[in-house]
Amino acid sequence: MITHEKQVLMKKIMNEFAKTVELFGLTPLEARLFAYLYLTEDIMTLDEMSEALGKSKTSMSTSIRGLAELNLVSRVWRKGVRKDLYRANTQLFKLFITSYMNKWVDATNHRKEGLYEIKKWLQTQDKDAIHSDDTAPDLDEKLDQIITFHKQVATFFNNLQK
Amino acid sequence: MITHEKQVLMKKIMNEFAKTVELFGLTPLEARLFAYLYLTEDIMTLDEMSEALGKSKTSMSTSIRGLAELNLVSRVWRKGVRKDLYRANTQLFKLFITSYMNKWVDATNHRKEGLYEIKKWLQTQDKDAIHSDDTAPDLDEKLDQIITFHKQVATFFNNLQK
DNA sequence: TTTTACGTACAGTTTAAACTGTACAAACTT
DNA sequence: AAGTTTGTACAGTTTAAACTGTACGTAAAA
Repeated sequence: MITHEKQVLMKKIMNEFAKTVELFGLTPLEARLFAYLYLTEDIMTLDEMSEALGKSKTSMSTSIRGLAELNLVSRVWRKGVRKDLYRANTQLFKLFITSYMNKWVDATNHRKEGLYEIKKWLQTQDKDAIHSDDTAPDLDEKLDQIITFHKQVATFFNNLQK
Repeated sequence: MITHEKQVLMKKIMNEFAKTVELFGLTPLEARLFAYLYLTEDIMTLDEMSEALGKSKTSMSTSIRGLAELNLVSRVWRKGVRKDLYRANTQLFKLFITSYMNKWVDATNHRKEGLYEIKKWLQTQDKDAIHSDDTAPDLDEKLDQIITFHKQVATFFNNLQK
């Protein structure tokens, strides 16, 4: 039997925890859902989550998939049960840091590619048109600086995972 | 004299760079503004920025203040000039990492305080009401786990700055 | 003192993110 | 095979973030 006091407490912790989880780039609902699953330690169906958080089932579906994508929850199999079951994974620190670092590395590497594209395109262009004026900064050089920055960021976050 | 080709190139780099800058928690406009200032190396007034980016002066005012807050741009003084002048700071990596880490440390410490409040409140409550049921998880314990998590995150980001 | 120029507060608008509801395909049940 | 149940696609709505425009306080200029 769950007392009223316990529910109040539960809600307090969930809301506070969820705010931190949001910092890792999760939507408000994803964050609250994870916090809820983590706190209750329950293995739940979409319908139960929907009921528990008072949000639509569609939202539960997309949220839980987002969480699973980040490896923050796991799907659980039980014979005879047709519905999808999920539970929160427990090693908070490792999970969040890892998924977050991956996001950063992916994003910055992606941008770096874009910048290399520009650099390549630049080499096909008429140099005179771009370098002819000596007051404005040399964009070629600036581009290199920015690419270097991206490398640093990617490397930085990459190293953190160890 | 700035050629058309150079402007095109400029815009390409700016847009790509700005996307990365956004990752550090800046608004789209803040990001583009910084990228622009960084690329041109200009010292500009609000009106000039507004003109250059084609956005309102109000936006420039709030954006530049945001950037200054994060120490990504600096105000420049020139005798006889009444308007505010700003330029981008140049050591990209250091600047961005530092401001970002600070944000994280602040945010997580703040949440940690909130969680301690809950813990304190918990101790004033009737223990029986909360612990009476032995099937559901012990929230007291869960709370401690989450607080530990927050400490780890704060410590983690704090250590990165060195 | 009056006038002009500048930055920003604040209310309002636009744009993007988050969330919902219906409706449907796939899989299970009978 | 027909009837249920389940998860999700997709279009639509709501909510929040981003940005604009007017209007005003402050400070320099006349």
